[in-house]
Amino acid sequence: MDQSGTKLIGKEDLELVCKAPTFCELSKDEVARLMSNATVRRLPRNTLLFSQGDKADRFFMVLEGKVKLFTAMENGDQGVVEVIEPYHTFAEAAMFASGRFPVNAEIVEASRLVQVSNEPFFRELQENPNLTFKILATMSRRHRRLLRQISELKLKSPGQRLGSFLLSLTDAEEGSAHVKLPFDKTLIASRVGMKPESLSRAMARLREIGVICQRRDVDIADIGALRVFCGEE
Amino acid sequence: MDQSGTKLIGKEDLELVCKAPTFCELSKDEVARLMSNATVRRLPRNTLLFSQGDKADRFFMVLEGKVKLFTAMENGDQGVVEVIEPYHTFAEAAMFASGRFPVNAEIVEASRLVQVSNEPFFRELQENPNLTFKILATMSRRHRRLLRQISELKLKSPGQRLGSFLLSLTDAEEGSAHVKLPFDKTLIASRVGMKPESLSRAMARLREIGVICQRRDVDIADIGALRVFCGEE
DNA sequence: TTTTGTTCTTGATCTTGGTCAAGCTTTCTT
DNA sequence: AAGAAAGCTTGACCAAGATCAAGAACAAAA
Repeated sequence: MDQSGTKLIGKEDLELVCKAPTFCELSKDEVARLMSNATVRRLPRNTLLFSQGDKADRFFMVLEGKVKLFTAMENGDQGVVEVIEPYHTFAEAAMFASGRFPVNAEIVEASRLVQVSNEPFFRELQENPNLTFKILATMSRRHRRLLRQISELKLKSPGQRLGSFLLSLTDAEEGSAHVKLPFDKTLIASRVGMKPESLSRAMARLREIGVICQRRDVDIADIGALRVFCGEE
Repeated sequence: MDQSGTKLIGKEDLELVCKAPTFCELSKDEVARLMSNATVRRLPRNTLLFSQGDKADRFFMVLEGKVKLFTAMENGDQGVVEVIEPYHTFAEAAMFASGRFPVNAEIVEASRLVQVSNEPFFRELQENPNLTFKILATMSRRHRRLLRQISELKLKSPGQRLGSFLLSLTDAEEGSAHVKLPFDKTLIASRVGMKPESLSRAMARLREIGVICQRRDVDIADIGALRVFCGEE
């Protein structure tokens, strides 16, 4: 694996790590110990960070950029399971069972990642119930997201899933809203489980209920109407 | 919640618990402590064990029978996420994040369940890194299963998913095989993400590649052929 | 056995997502 | 600015799942 652009984590980045949901509530000392030999890597777009089956002897946290986790078929089709955004950790779970990554990871947007090795991590875990509970909580939240995704895949149409995805981008509960698509349409298509062509058509169909998409800008005229369309509430 | 048929866990059942993947490697003492106020409940088919959103202050292990975890829509449609079989624990993850169950649980086949409350569990977790690692490993394995399920839902057709499901029922790697469906077709349909009618048709289509299903017995003439059909290898 | 109810299959029709192919836009190179 | 490449949309066609409705096979109960 390419090591250029890799250096030990600095003070400023350590501060950032402390604020991540997985590590907040830990003392600065504890985080520092955990991160004693952690490195920060700058990686350009399209870099393959790891492959399914690789030895999982480390985990990551995104400082800047975006990383997609996906599985692939021989024919090149990809199923994107998750897109990790800044301040979130990923691949912690892999270290506990088989010790192999269950998915591939690729940089979607030029990123800075913190890479933490397993030894200091396990060491700290042994004697710090506080950290343990944070990790359990983080895994549990991710677990919940995956469950939600499975039930959407089984119970909703691709069109409805696209709608739900759009809804997840805004905090607004009713009325109108404007959202910006967080990544390109090909990636969104894979994320909600369809082909790019189908995404186009689904988007066109949404226009009838007041969802207008131009480029990466989406206007939702009536959130309630979209909710109904998606089978929510 | 109905408490009839509930009693403290007995010696024989404690032995069974010790053999479960989540708890093996723990000493008998540790398990006994963990299970100090655990109860065993006998529940008939169709019982709703808990609902999505209920307070998650306990978790379960199946001794006998089967439990399905599912989400439901207003119209009654169900998406079965997992079917838990004997010697497996479930709902541990829910206790760590929101403290609410993220899915519903219903008894599919008359069951005996061990129910463990959270307090002795958390207490033991605080001071027993061994147990902690077992729990992390269990959650990690489940995590992996969910990831696999998501990628199948996104990358394979319902027909291929049915094939993969059948393949998962046998250890055989090649040649022919005979498997018994573990639960009724309606449940299988929901598990692989389709309607019962579609399952019938998908099953009929599989006949062309040597998969014959009568009642709950399935004969697979050529595992390799089925694998190819499913897009595996 | 007969009855009742559930589970499973089949048929007809409709919708919609996949596929292949072409055209269009935007962005990046040079 | 020109050209190339990538991203996005459209159209035509096909395959297959959903739906509605009816019927067959099986199991449980009387």
